[in-house]
Amino acid sequence: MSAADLTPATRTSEDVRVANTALVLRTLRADGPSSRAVLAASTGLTKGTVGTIVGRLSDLGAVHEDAPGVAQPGPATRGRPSRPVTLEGSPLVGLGIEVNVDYRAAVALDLAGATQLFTEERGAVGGDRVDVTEVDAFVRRCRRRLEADGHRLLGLCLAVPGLVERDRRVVRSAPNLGWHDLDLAAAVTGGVPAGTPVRVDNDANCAARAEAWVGVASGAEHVLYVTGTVGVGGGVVSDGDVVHGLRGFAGEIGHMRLGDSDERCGCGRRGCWESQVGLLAMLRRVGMPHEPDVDPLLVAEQVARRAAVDADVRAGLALLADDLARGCAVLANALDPGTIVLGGYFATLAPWLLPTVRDRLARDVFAGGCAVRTSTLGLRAAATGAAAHVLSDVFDARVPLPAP
Amino acid sequence: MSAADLTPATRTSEDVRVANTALVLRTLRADGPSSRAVLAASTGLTKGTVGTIVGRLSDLGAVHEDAPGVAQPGPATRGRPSRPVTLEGSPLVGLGIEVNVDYRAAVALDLAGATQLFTEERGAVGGDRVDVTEVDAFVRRCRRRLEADGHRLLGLCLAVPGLVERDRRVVRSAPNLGWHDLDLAAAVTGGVPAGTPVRVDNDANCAARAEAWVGVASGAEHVLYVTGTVGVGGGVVSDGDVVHGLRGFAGEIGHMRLGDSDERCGCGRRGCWESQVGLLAMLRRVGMPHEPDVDPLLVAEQVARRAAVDADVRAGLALLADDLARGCAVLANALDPGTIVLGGYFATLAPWLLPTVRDRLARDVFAGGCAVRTSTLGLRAAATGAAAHVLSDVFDARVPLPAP
DNA sequence: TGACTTAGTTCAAGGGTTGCACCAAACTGG
DNA sequence: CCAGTTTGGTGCAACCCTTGAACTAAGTCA
Repeated sequence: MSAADLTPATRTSEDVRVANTALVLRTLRADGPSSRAVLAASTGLTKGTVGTIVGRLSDLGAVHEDAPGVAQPGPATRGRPSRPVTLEGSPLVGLGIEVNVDYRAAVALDLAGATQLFTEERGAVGGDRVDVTEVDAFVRRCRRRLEADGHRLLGLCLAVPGLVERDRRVVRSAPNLGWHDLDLAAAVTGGVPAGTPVRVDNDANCAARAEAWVGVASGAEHVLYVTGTVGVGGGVVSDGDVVHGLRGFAGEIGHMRLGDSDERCGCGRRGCWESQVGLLAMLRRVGMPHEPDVDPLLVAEQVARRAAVDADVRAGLALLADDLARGCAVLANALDPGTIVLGGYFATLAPWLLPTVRDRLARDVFAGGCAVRTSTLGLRAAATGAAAHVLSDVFDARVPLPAP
Repeated sequence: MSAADLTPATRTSEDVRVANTALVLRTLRADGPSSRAVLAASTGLTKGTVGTIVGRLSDLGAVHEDAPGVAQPGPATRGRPSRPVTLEGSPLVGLGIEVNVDYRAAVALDLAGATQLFTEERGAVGGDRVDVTEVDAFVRRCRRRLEADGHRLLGLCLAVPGLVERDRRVVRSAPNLGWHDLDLAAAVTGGVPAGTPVRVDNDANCAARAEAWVGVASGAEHVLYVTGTVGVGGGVVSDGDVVHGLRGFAGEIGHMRLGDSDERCGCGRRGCWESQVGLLAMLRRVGMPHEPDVDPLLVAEQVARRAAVDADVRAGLALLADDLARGCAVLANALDPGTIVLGGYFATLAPWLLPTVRDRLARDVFAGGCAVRTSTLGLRAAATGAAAHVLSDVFDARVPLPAP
């Protein structure tokens, strides 16, 4: 029923193969190396089916079998020894690319979750608006590097700071990039092998997915991601999928009006959460000046250094933490995420924020609290999440593996 | 990946049939009566497949064909005339049952969305804790009535005021009913034909689904439902599915701490939204006494009558509306639902609440506002949503149609 | 009446899984 | 050392579902 379906609505027997192959892949990821017999038992498929599926995966290089004759450690087992199959994803990778005003990053994740590529480029391309052909060229460079290393593309996902249509292809509005109603997916499709799925998603949503996939909340099905930069953004992962909302605005938590403050926000409204916990509000609280054009994370590191020696700075951060916790608690009550991941400058200042946030969440969350973690993905969060988007499409059988 | 999967993980060719049959059903529901040829074109299936699927649906009584020879109105068409197929769901119904302390209700919805049964019983059964065998007996009575009328059960869903495990079968905690760790699904399975799917869900979540299925937000994929009784509850529908959260607490919006109020709440915390917009807070604002044991909706009707003639009451409701809107705006920013449905006593007092709520949402929601509707389902909302749960399982191919 | 057009059915072919028979490769016990 | 046992893995006929093309059905138009 989702408008973002990648596969056509009709089902054929090939979809059965795709779904069962994905099931085997999920099982291998969750349980680690397993023999065909164990796979058959834990998936519910017959031995014969597992045999053919593993055979195809092996042809693709997605799995490999341990050499025969290798004695297993542990107690002696009866019967013919098993030959475990291991998820060896490196030949197949999902490529995630973050596009920002003066920053582009690419991450390739293989099926086993390992990073096979990380590259970044700084500097603006194009004037008022980011040049799409430069993005296309970046995609082509990444593809060439991957193919030179023997990798094969499962799919491509682009993370952009803006609003994406429900078809996950068209950027409706990305003011920072100067893009409006731009079919970004079509613009870069030429740079990848024909048939490769190409998707576009919001950068904060991608970062949320990254945390739930390979980050500090790895494996969690329900995650709330809250990131602080100049603005405050977020992403909601529910049942393993990102919540987009009707128009793709879900996660615009920076403009929730929470307290009784009347502080003016950059968006023109008053009392937005962002005007209390955004970068500018933080600097005001700790009594430090705002220098535009300096990376928010560098600014936060300066503040962290000051906090280590200045009690007034720490007091300012404690007040900030209280407002941060207030918003997190509200969202935790509405969504019961189980885990909240703090990213952006919140992660940099975590030592001075976490205690207060945890205390207040334990007190104010109806479900009985909520784990709070700090992101370690840093700048590569969005690109990593975009790559994870590709992988989740494969593991959840929304996209088939390529033919051998 | 969801823990609530109803179907086994392995896929077979039968799943293909189930999925394509569901696709045909969805198309018939969305587009109305259509010929096989039109169905083939709009679903993407071949004519042959549509023929066999429609044949099976016809055997089940789920669809019927118009009598041949009935001339179609409109311009003369060339070629063999089509024989449109109509969704005639009445033989197949989903049964939803709400269980509350001194109230039980049942609703049966057929595939076409028509209500084929509504019945309610008042009065407590059991002492401190609601007697499960009485619930089972109620299920059996409903089943007998349905079968006597020639209906067949597609599935059963029970809505309870409490927390439900992720398996959608076990009630973890329903304090009002006196239930803890009760396998409610198992307790009533004996009352329905063998093989009938049985599920349990939270009542507010069910009500939210009812609004998105047959209520004022019918057809919406993204809905936020907010209901006011003594407490304040809610439900989030995203991409057509209810968001449950990690522990099933999603939607416990009554205990969000929004403003800077320190009002004590019944839950022991301070500043909860419920303590500002719950029934007791409303009565306080309009200067009317709280009489326990009177149905909140009756109380609200009294208030409505007073509001019509008393400006002070209207002023109190205006203040309430402001706080109601504040919470709705926060949630709309986080989830971008597109539509908010107000239920419970909020619906009763809608004439005095809606203008303020709409104004404030238009101002405070980043996505550019949010439609606000008032529920018309009243007491039968939860049971209707439970029945809709069964139907959505069929239309989304999570549950197969029975064999003829 | 006959050509044309559109609706619907029939049927061989192909892809996928199942379940069972069968082969393979170890250990156990005498 | 060799048969017996146990467990891992493959091969194959049967079954289910969709596809696509050929074919039948039932109207309109000239």
